[in-house]
Order: sequence, then structure tokens, then C-alpha cells
Amino acid sequence: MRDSSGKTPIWKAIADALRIDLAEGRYSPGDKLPTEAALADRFGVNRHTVRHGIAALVDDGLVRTRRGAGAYVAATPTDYPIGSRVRFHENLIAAGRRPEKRILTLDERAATEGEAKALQIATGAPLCAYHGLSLADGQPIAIFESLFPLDRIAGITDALRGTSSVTEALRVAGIADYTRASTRLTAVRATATQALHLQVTEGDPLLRSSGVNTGQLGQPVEYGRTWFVGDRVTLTLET
Amino acid sequence: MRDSSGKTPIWKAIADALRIDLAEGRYSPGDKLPTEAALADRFGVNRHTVRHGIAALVDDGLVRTRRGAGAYVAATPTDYPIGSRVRFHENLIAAGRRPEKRILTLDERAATEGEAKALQIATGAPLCAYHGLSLADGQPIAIFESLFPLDRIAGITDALRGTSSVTEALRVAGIADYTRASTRLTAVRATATQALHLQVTEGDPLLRSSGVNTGQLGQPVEYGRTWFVGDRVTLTLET
DNA sequence: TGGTAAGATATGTATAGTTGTATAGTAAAT
DNA sequence: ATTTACTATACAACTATACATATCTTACCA
Repeated sequence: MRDSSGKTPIWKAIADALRIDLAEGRYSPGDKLPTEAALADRFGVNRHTVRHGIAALVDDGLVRTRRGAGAYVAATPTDYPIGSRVRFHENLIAAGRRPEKRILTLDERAATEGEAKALQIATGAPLCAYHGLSLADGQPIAIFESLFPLDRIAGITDALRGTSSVTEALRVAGIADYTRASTRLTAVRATATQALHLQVTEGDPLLRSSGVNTGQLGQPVEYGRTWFVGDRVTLTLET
Repeated sequence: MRDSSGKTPIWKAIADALRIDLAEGRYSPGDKLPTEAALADRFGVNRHTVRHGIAALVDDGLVRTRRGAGAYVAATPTDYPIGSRVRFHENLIAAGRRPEKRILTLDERAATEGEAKALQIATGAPLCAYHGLSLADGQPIAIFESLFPLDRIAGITDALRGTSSVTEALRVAGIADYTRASTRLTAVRATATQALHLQVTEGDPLLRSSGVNTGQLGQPVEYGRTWFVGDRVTLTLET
């Protein structure tokens, strides 16, 4: 079920891009469009694909071509059905919202190779896996998975069962303070399971953040990954 | 023994065979794989079976396909540090990659309300709009739009036409140094046009970063938005 | 000054090759 | 009986290349 909203053919996307250029007044009637070769280069496609796109504009009467000369603007569109241009849903999750955490699973298991590497422990070493859901005003905004090395932080599992707050649980387990050593961000598609928990559609864009928190001695105490719903969250970095 | 582990599907065997070819360096990033027909012939199977195998490699991010062109070995994802000093060329050179910028459009126009607010200028004030494509090792990794207030930085447009490097152009225009004042991140879907330029599929997840760079006096000199391809870039935060 | 020829540039046309998608069918495993 | 893995076929979409044809530019010459 992969975005049944229909894929736009390349030639149409090019035609639309040019239509926007016309509508925004980047070209006036009588102006010469870039050559087919230039456009093909700009869009990174074959000249024939550009020709197809231009043909659509000619068909609409927006452009007129002359063999050997070029393509010239005949008219500018009064309205272009490209839909919403650049859309800003800057839905800041600002202050004044009611945060909530919900535990999905909380268990102890062995570390996989990648997890072990991030936490600087041996593959197969025991860890606590805390998988949960973050909500604001009852609306899910992220799911996360936090992993704690049990060799370093015994009793973290029970601590988490009591509080659901990572900071609080780490304090109970003996880690008074911790700092974020690294953060990595990228965008991914929501899997079916993620989509279910986050109440979005499978394939919707998620902002994935992964990072390691270290204790006062520099030893990794938590490896966490969080998937934010792109529509509902904007991360703001202060520098 | 009808051990299921001994019964590898054909498509998987093909994928593994290709994976070995890649791992052993028989193909380098950017190289073209044999055509599906050729592979089908070589392995003595139907083209669809080969396609299934290649699809697995695409899913792993090892290979990229272009309709009508072929299947190409993908470059490994780029780590992109983002902090108070964001410099495209420096970042990628430090990562051992060959950076490149391509100008899509470069013109001067009036600021919209939102843009004016970000740059702390009056709505309708003149600005320079630089829309372009960023590549690493020839592979597109992001598209961006940078806006410069012309009242503060006269001549930036011509400077950009010459160099395409923001840092260099700002230097020519009199801004010796600048730092990033704020960064905001979220995940969005690629539009048809964005997908076209980035050579991804419409709807693929993009990491959108927007931020303001300020000069030494703290005055905004650039308001930029960048859309990174999730598959090809990981932003790393300096702490 | 004006005309003309040559060359570069640009669109139009043709052909073949490659990937993407859809449909239908077959044999084997569950 | 249904599902799974693969085959077979056809067509659509895009690429790659070559060449034909029209236009523009420039140089040259009378």
C-alpha cells in the first residue's frame, strides 16, 4: 500500500515546475525558455522527457516552439493547479502541553551486535529494553526505544517500571547525572507497526533520532532511538 | 533433510551473489550493474526473479536504479555535522567526499511575510533567492533554498553566480564570518519536483532543516531551508 | 553597407535499449 | 484448497544515440 495517491510522471513534474516558473513571473510572454538540453541537464533527465513536458505546455497554449530557435512563452497561466506550494506546518509542540509516556514493552534481553557497539559492551551482554510511546495532550508524537546495559546499571528495569521517566529511573539506579555524547538524525518511512502506534499511515515520514548518553565517567549508560512524527514535531536546536 | 535453511530462494541467491560482487569491490560506487536481461541470462532465470533480487539490494541501500538507465552501485550514506558552524563544502570534504553545488534558480524578489520575519526585515524588502542542489560524489543529497537580505548584503547575487559557495559569496559581499543562530528539523515527504531533483521516489522521506545564519553583529544574513535525502544523509549534532 | 556562406545551435524525428508494472499461468509446498 | 516461488508475455516510461532540419551568429568579401 505504497502511497496510492499516484506517482507523478517525470515529464509532468517538469511541466509543473516550468508552469510555476511562468506563474511566478520568472519568464514573461515572448521570453525564451532554456534550451531542451539545458533543461534536461538541470533536471537530470533525458532530453526526450523534457520535450514531453514542454509538449504539455505547448498543448496548454502556454508555450510555443520554433524549430531551430527555441521555446518561447506565449502566455502566463492565471492559475496553476499545482496544489499547495511550499507548505509550512510548523506545528511546534510548544510549552503548555500535557506530556505523557506509555510503556509498550519493558524487558531484559541480550544485546545485538549493533547495540553492543553503541553501548561499548560485549555482544550478547544483558541489557534492559524500554520501548514506549510519547504523547502530548493524548496525541502520540513519538515512539522510542531506550537500551540500558545491565552490567553497569543493575536494577534499572524495576526503576523504570515505577516511574517511566528515564532521568528519574537512572537516578534511582545510581546514575546521578548523564550527558548526551552524540545525536544522529535522519528521515525514514514509518513501518506498519510504528504507524499503528503513532496513529499515522504506513510510509509517513518520521524523524529518527539516535543517541548515546554517558555517565560522569564517560561510560555509556543509555542508547536511545526515537521516531518523531514529522507532521507533529519540529526539533529546535539552540546554539 | 528438508531443512528450510538449506533451501535458499533463487532471488535471494542472486542477491547474495551480487552482494559478494559488491563486497569484493568488483563494482565501485557509481558503476553500472549488468542489465536485468543480462543477469537473467547469466543466471538462467526469468527477469522478474533477477528484479526481486535487485530489489533486495535497493532496499538495503546498496544499489540505486534509474528507469531506462540501469542499476547503479550506491554511495555510502554521508554523515553531516550540524552545529553553530554549518559549512557544506568543509563538512563533506572532511567526510572524504567530493562536494558539488548546482544552481537551479538564482534571482531577486520581494520577501514574503514569513521570510521577512525570519530575516528581521520588512515584508516586501528585496532579497536574493538562491535555489540549488547539493551533491556528494555526484549523487544528489539535498536541495536547498537560501535567502539573503539585499538591504544588508548588496551584490550577493552576482557573487553567488560566480562561486556557488555561500561562504565564499558572503565573504566577497563583505561578511567575513557567520554562525548559525537556530536550526529547526522535521521530516516531510518529497514532492514530485523535489523527488525529481534528488533522484528519489515521490513521497520518500526527507529531513527538512531550516535555520538562520547571523553575521558578527548578530544581524541575520541568511535564511536557509534544506531538504536532505533520508537515505543518504545522517545529521550529527555536536555537543 | 549589404549579402552570403560557414558553422554553431536548437528543435524534430527515428530507432533501439533498459527499467517499471500489470496480468496470467505453472509447479511445488503447506 | 490455498499460498508461495517462479515463469511468460506484453506494454508503459524513460534513456541513449544518431541524424535531419530549421534558425541564429559570425566572418568575410565585394
